[in-house]
Amino acid sequence: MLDIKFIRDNQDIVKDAIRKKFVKLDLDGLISLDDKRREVLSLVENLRAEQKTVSDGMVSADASAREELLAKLRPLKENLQKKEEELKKLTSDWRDMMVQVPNVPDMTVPEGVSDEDNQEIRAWGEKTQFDFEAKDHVALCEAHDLADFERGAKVSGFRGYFMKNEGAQLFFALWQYTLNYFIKEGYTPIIVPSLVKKETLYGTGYLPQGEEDLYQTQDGEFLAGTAEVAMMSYYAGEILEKKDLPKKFIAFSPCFRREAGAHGKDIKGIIRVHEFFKLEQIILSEANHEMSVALHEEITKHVENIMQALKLPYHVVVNCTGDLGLGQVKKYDIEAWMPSQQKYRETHSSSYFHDFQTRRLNIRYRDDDGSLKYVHSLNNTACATSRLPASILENYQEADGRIRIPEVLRQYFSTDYIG
RNA sequence: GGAGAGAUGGCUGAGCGGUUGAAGGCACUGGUUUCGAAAACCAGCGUUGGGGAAACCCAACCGGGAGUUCGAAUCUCCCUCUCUCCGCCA
Repeated sequence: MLDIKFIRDNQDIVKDAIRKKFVKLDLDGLISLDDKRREVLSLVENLRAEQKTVSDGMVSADASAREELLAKLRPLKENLQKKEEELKKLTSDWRDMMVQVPNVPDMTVPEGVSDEDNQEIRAWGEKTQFDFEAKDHVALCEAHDLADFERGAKVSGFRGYFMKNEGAQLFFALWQYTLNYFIKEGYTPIIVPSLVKKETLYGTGYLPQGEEDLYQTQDGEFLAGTAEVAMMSYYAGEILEKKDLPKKFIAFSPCFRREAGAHGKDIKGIIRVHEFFKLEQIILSEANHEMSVALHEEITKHVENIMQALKLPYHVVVNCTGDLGLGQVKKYDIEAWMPSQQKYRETHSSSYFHDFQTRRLNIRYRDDDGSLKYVHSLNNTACATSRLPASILENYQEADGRIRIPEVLRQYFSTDYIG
């Protein structure tokens, strides 16, 4: 959520953001609603002040004076109640609109409509080429009994899967390797809930817009699609110490996604599934744009370090305005090379939000001048199993059908090859 | 699942219908003292919204929501969460 003062003072900038992010929102309507809200608010406050003053006189008044005061108060109260009702409605409508106002994209973000317009900013590694007929990760999983998709569908339904044997080991190896990397970098490891209350999803900006992609329980909780949701809500309503910032977490959780808008896409394998596991980087920092930018580059670099250690060809794209989430200021996607598709596929997503999330979640810190400020937030994937293992399987296959295990992961296996 | 107790400022903890935004303590900030620090003493110290050039003024906030009342931290109802005991259980 943006500050209404900022919105009022920078209507052109916000309108531009609405246009660039393809958000449907009538900003002029919001401004005039805010005008009305302020007007009624001030009316209510004046009425309350009057009531308070008269009411204070009751303490020292005798019986007849009391009657007189009461006669004065009755119509006042009636009027106040009417205005309060009006204010309540206005405030509720105002809030509904406020949560739809998008954050403003950074100047360096290219304008565009969809992921087609994202721009590559750097690429690393040679795109893997084979002098034999290469298999996709689905065929490789089947060939070596690394996953069971048929029984996955039988037990769990469409997009269900079981990971088995070295397939299962590969997941654990990646988690362990990634976790160790981030612990060395000073991140706090943490396992967070996926079953969350809806306030957490409003706070992180996944509601109200993203409801159709979320699973909901019969008790009203939701299953989060990322550890970011629970992790960001961890400090909701709290005031942090500036000396403790930035706070860096490496958070693990199962992730659930309905993939409601993705029918027919990636229908086989583990590229697009309803349930997977993810280690996520989450950072809370002081409210400083330069620091957010520096940390954004840092969380992106961490992923690149890991991709390079795994020797996986990848590139980094800067997402265009149309491919940004409501709260995101700037986002990089890190995409791994998928030989079977002869293209890069998103494996990580690195973004920063300024105080968009923390304003909703009310996470603040006391600055040196004594004032309270909303912290800045950032997050990036650290390791998403299943997409990362799929990429490893494809890139590491050999002519004889075996799959080599990346050097840095061999410490977690008893062999160097699958098959 | 059953029974009970509770939720107050950055923390702790009083208040249980009327100048209470809220005693006391801790923490914090400034000062006195000191070569410096600690201790002691003095003073200050909530957040949010609105108005104002400013001094300052007004309103809201004692887990959340509704109600009673001229007036609610204080009374009533609902919800959430925490704790204790019993039951069940990975």
